Amino acid sequence: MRKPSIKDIAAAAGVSHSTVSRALRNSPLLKPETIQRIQKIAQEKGYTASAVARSLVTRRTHTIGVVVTTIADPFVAEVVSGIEQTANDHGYSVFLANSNAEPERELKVAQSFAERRVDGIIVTSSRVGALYTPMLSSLQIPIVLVNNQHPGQFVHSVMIANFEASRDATRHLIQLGHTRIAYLGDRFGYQSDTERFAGYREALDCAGIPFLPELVSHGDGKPEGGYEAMKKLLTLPEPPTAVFCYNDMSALGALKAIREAGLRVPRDISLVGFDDLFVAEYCEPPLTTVRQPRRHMGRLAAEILLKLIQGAGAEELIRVPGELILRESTAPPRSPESR
Amino acid sequence: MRKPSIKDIAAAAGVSHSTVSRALRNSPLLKPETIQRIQKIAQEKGYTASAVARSLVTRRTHTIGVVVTTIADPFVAEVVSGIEQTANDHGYSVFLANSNAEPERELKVAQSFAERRVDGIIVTSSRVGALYTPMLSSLQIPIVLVNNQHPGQFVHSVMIANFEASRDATRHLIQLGHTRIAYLGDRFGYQSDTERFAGYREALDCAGIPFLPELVSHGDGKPEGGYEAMKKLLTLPEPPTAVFCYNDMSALGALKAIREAGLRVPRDISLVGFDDLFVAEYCEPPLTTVRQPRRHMGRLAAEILLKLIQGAGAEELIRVPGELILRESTAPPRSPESR
DNA sequence: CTGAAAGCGCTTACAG
DNA sequence: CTGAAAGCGCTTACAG
Repeated sequence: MRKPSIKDIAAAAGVSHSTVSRALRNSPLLKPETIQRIQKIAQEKGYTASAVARSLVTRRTHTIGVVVTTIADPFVAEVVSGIEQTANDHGYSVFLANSNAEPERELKVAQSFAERRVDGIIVTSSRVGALYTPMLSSLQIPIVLVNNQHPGQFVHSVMIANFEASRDATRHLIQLGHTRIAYLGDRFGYQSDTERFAGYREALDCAGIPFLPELVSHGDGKPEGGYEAMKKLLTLPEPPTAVFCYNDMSALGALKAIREAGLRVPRDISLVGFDDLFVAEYCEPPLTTVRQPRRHMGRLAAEILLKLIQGAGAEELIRVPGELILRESTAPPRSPESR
Repeated sequence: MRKPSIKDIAAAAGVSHSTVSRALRNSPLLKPETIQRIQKIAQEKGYTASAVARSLVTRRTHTIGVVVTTIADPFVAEVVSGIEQTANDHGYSVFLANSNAEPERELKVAQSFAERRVDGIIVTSSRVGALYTPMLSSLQIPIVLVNNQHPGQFVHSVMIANFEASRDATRHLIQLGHTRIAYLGDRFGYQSDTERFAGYREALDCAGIPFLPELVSHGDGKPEGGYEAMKKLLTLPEPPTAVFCYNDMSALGALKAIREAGLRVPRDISLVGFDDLFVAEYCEPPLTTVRQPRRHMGRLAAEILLKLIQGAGAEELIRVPGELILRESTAPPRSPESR
């Protein structure tokens, strides 16, 4: 049996389909009894209004598109969970699409969102490729970015306060007594790397600790790159006593390199990460790191987007503070004589 | 400026909108020149066909709904990534919805998928609540389950081969020389726990090792529960020399309990997990575990669903083999005299 | 090869 | 308070 349409309900109720439409939306134009009666019939027939037909006339799909590099990234998944939450709370459904950072896929995604007439788009943790940017903006619908890596022409975004968080994380190491503090960064020149590096420098400056270029090493944001970058730092005549890592993934690789060198964290080297991934709590030792309130950031992004969709103004850039989570990978440096 | 419709293109090209529709779909009825000409104009005007209008007439949305407990679960996220991949490859978009295991939210999700006229639904790693089940099936559209925890009336599902994988994992411990092997399970009575336990028993039976009920302890599938369950096993007069855990999360908790008891893995106790979460590779020691090909399972589920949508038949139950990943949490038991 | 017409399932001015 | 009509943007038999 076909799904009942508004006409079937109208026939069953002996009214016009306009009246059924009004009854289902609780129009104040109808008298309560009529509404009751029609709704009851609709329910009995298992009627569910078609959002597609409604969208066609209202020109609103109550749908948002979320593009991510890959939902398999736990960071991204939590942001999306926040987005979906508030979207759903407001009656919006979310289309999820993975770009896999492949240009042709990004194209397909933008195309499909355009065809589906999504009311707005959120892009999470993307580099937002050169090609991609104009394509998305040509869609002429509101777009909000979360932790975007290139300051493009997009207006609205939610970002972690990289500078402040990194400064605080580095300051934590300084307060423990470290002075030879390395920065293990990301080599791709992302905005977040630049900002985190700036926060690191700021903390050194404030403490009057000279910045030493040899204490900067670059990974790829993944364990493998962190591993290599750390190995390089370990070959220094005088290796650092503490390392502030661009992210937890890099820190994981650094941890491995330190372990393989026969050294221990935090006894020989203190380590701080960034992100507070699940694994940070369960590696050995548990990692001191900066927590990004991912779900919250997703919620904020969705709230901004919904405002924009409603035609209201919204904050252009929200900086969300990170939180330094102290665990067991940081400790005072060993005094020179105890080495 | 409003988005151009098929009529705007028709006017610009001096043809009827029917012809435009045909041109855009490369109908063999039109002569190639016409198609070319119209497509060029459409492109210039930045025309994008409306999927919502099309869906209304074709009665197909080329959309699938994916319900998950929470996308923040890395396991789920990878399955979804596989689903999205193949859906997208076939021109389908995916609606993502989190149920958070809350009945009222499950209801809303089912309702919204019904309104949006999704062509099919995939439910991942859900308990599929009592209420939920009839609701979903009343939708009268194809549904595929991935690792569902209750054998319901749903016909199509993709599941990991729990029995075989657990048997092999336990056999690995036996081959290392263990005989006092514990099973650290999940107390909620999920199908996967039952099956994994059965695999464990099978391995013991095959090896002629008597099953000892005191070597079974139940957690909650999370680190906290694994921690408590392991502590109980450690109070035994003669604790196990190896533990097969229901999943990696439980193993993480067990690891902590063992460490706190002043014992070491694998020297004092060998540990095997299940799932091969990312963290399994980076905890200390790296965890021997059963890998579930999550992305692959997502892809399979999507393929089955697409077949069903096309009206074709499909396998009712696919069992996907797990893969034992040997890392550093398992070793032969210490000989009694060396204790 | 192309157009006019009908229709998908709704919403919403416009009448009455 | 309710209905008839128009229309959202497409697809697709039916004619010609």
